[in-house]
Amino acid sequence: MSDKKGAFVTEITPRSEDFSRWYLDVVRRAELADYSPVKGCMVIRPYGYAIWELMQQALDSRFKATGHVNAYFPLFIPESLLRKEAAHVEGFAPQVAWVTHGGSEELEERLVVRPTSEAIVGVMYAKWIQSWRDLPLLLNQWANVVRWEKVTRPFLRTTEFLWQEGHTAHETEAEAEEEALRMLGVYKDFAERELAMPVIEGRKSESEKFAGAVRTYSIEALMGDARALQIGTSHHLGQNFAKVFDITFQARDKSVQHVWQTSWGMSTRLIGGVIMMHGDDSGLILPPNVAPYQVVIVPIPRGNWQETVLPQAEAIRDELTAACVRVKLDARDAYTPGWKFAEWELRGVPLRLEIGPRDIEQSQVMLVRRDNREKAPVARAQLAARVSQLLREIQQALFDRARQCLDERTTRIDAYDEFKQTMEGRPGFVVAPWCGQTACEAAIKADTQATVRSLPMNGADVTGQCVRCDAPAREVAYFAKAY
RNA sequence: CGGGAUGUGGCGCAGCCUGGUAGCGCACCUGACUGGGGGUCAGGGGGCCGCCGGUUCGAAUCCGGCCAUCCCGACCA
Repeated sequence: MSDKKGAFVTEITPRSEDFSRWYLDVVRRAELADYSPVKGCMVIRPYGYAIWELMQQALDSRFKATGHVNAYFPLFIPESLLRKEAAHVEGFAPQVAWVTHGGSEELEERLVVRPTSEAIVGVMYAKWIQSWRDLPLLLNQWANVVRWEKVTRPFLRTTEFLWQEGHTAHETEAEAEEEALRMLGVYKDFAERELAMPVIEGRKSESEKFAGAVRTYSIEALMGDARALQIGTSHHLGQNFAKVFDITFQARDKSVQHVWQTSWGMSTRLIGGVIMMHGDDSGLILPPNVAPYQVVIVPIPRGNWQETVLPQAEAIRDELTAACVRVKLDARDAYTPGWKFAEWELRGVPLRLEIGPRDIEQSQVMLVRRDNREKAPVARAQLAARVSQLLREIQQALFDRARQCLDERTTRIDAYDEFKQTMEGRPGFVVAPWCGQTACEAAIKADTQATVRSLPMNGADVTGQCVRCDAPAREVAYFAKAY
């Protein structure tokens, strides 16, 4: 690998050359995940799982702060329960895994491995809820689910994946609606602040709605290849599940009513989103807030460096750790500094700290940013403060860069010819007036592969006609080609 | 699930057409010299050639089936 490919040599397919291959190369070469012997199922490796744990912590604290508590429901759901809600079963039955035998004995009733937990939650909520005083019931669970997908990709779509699913029950429709929107807001805040991922929030069209929901809201992000990725959903379930699972309560006015419910989820797909949103030709770029290592220390070995440089590097590691920075000291003697630079860039560490004899002489270290590769000396005395500051700056810079990219790739179009022409390339989001009819959406998809990703809630007043048909426009829609 | 492609040490590939001792680069191990952008030299280890079956004296190579992965479509967090 000593041939000249420019200053930054890489063993992965350049992102600019083949986005899909680049993505798969990064996932494996950065040791985020690996294929398993089971079709469509990946192993999340320690480095990838550490990212997930950081995401979990950031989400979980937000759930707790909004009054939710965690619980755990069973993996198996009896077939009859899944079948209770008609739209729900229709949506999920084609992609569930069935358990037909226990040991060698055939089961009297087949079980499904949960594709989502509304059904089992519904049964339990019916037992637990009696009175308006039991409401609202605000639960979340961290779990795995299984959906028998036909086409899979690591993190973005796998047969089994990890997620959180919130399930809440409320006295009134208004409260359920408020909850669904509140959690959408939590997701948006999490994505933007922790993942440096600007998102479009809005309602889903009828055809993209969750099976069994009254309304589905989502946040959508634009990836590095200008395709949209749904990274979180929040559903207002109305009384659909309450009616089939008989979840009732006695209200303040003594009447017996069905509860109003919501559910909402984010999954390990987020990791795929972070990869595709921020990465570059050299590999992964992790936002500091979800980086397992925020700083990697590379000691520059010279002479008896283990006695001279290494103790300094260890002291810096301890100092930064004490300042609540996640630090990795790469003291391996078998690799050269240049090799380590490339390696940790590939793995997306936001900040690199170099320390060698020259630095020690001058009581300084070198800091190099992953996002823009700026390199600057920092006095030892200011180190901890400067590192914290730089990590914040990198987090913000990644968001700003992504925001700018999103803005540049969001186009307003009113004429269908122009719409079709634009969609032939990689336009990102195309914002257009839309009649709201499912048939029209299907026609647009057939013509352009683009679908309605999001219908902003408080969009401007719409006038004129649908971008495709003669019907009057009902709303402004965000169209995109999606993952 | 349809169309296409690919499976050979950890990774990337050659060998297959024309059957006869399994190769290359990188990575890995040991040692020495090195070290501020993927070091050099010397020595070394590792492969049921995706799986099952068939043809053959003999199969990585020919034939059939299956599985997995990738790309393009139809379905989805």
